[in-house]
Amino acid sequence: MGQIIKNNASVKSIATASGVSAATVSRVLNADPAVKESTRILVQKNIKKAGYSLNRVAQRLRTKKKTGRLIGLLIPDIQNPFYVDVIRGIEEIAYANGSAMVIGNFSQDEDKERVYIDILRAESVDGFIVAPAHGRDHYIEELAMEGYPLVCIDRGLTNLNVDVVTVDNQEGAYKATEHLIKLGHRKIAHIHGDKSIPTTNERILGYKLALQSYDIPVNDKWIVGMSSDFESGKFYTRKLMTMQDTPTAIFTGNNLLTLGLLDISYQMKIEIPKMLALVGFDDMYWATSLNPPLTAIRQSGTAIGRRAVEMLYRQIENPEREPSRVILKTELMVRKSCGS
Amino acid sequence: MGQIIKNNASVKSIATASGVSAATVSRVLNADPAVKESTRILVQKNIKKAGYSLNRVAQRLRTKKKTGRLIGLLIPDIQNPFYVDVIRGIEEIAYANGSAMVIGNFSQDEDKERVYIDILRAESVDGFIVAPAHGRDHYIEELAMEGYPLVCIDRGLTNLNVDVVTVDNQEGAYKATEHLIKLGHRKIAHIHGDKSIPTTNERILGYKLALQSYDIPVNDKWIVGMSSDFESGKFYTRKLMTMQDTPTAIFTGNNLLTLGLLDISYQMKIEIPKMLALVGFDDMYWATSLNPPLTAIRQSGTAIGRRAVEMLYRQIENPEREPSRVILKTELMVRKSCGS
DNA sequence: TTCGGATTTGAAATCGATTACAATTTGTTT
DNA sequence: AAACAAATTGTAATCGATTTCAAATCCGAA
Repeated sequence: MGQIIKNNASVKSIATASGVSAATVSRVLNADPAVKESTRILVQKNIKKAGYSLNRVAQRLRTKKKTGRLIGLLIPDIQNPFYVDVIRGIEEIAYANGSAMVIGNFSQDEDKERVYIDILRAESVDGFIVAPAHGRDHYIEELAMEGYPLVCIDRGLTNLNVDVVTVDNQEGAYKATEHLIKLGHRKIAHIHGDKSIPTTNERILGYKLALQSYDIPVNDKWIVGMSSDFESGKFYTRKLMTMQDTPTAIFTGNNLLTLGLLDISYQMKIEIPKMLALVGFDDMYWATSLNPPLTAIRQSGTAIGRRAVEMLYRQIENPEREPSRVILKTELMVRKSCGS
Repeated sequence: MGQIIKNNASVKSIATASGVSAATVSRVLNADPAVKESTRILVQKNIKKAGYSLNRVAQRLRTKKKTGRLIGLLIPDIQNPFYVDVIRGIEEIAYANGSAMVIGNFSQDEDKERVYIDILRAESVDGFIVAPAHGRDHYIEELAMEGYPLVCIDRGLTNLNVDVVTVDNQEGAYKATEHLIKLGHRKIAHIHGDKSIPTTNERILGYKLALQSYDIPVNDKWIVGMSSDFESGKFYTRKLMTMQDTPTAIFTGNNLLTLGLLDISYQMKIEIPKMLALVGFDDMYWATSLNPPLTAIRQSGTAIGRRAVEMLYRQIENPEREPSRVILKTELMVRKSCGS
């Protein structure tokens, strides 16, 4: 107990056990075709026998070119179910390729984001998947300009052409709003998130466009919001529902805002959808567990995540490729919270 | 564009720039008191000037003793909000100490768990925080016996004395059941999770004990469950509520089961709490957004996570310490889903 | 049998830090 | 001023893999 029984197998030990040089063992490990069949088999046998497993740290130190075995993730808020889905999607593909991921959760705090970038860099991650704090994030721009493999998710960079995976936020917001309009609502409010986040503005735009398309005047009093969290959802719901002129429907800008709304609506005894119709941006796998089941704009976090890693791998393999922008579609999940 | 502008500062370059040896620079980096004040200042100036930042990969390769800078996490299910809270708690303390974390989400799949252990090992993480797939997880036992720093969360190991942070599951389940009993229920069912997970059995036991304390016969027909997920919650809720003799209250064994129940209860038009009282194990920060707000046994994932990292650090500092077992209390959050 | 090219293999440097040990400098004491 | 201890610093090996370049081996053709 307590003593260290280290597995001491190394390239060198395998080499001597096999009567070859370390170089040859390394070649076998990397499936170099220049190795003679018979020695390859011999070495592989010894690798198995010794229970050897490669030391990724040594490998990463030595190897210049990125291998994609360690992926750095920069996530604005791990408590947000959407990002959990993203992480899940990334993990799925990463695992299938033998990659591990280091996660930095920066809580939409730019300083923390920087610290994490420095840390992940110091860990020599092979590439980054980032949801930038905002569109002109200088630290992340630097990363990209250095040629560090990088894929942005959810949000892009304003000044730089990088690989991006997002969703058509504007269209999603449009569909949400349009759905409410078609149900007969004209007094539709929008609770939006942090305006420094690009998606927020795209969603606001989609909301406005929908109203305009149907000749409904945009009422600025009904466009409210500050930050993208639960508390903000509560605060602005209360604010909206205590106005003299209350809306009959609300489109919430993300899942946390939606949940905040739900909390307050219960407290205020506002029945949904009878007294207030609701469509939220972001779906959750348990959205049907809400009462009534939530009508929502679904953006598949897992799909975004999967796509992002794939792009990262491609970028690592071929650094010269032009950056591309993948825009996934959203889907309106009609359930009960809007009176369907 | 595309070219690699690497920041080439290294211990050696700082050394030559400062006119000292690499050893001295390393000493400054590690705050070795043996360095003369004046040279320390000089070196630090050059470090700043060159924008140098330490390469953790090289450091980890060279250094025998664990530094705690890279923590490996093995999580059974990242989609489960409870584990997200745990991760958040870990991250909070880890970040404050400049540590990064590598996450392996093994989906309660033992093979996947093994693969991740191998990967994290190959990455030479300084320690593990693990929620073992089950109590006699051989691979994790090995880790512990090798003296690898390790803290178990949520679940311990049956055969081995290791650092553990859990919650008093039995007591929690007891409180949940007792609450329902005190509200007048006698027909109380329990939907439990995967029985290979120790916590599941502790919670079943607590449930039974509560019934027995109040002289209510335990009805095995009302103790149902298979796995710990959403679908299982749906399946067994339907099963319970279509029996000839349906329960008037259900205690669900975890949050996913609770959400599954909620989904089906809406579908079956079972009003909560009027027709069915509900208390769930696991609270969520958005439990008040459910309609009605969920009465739940709260176990603080963040507290567990925080405590776990702290124990890991302690273990790394002092490997000889006897393992200890921390059992946190649960709290009954009385809200509306049980008729309060 | 010998030569030239293709196949295989090995020696040694390298990635960037740490550290044991030795060497040097400094300061104190007689 | 000599002698010795304490305070600083440097040299060189090391962690475990990869990679360049050269050396050794093999093969068929002349």
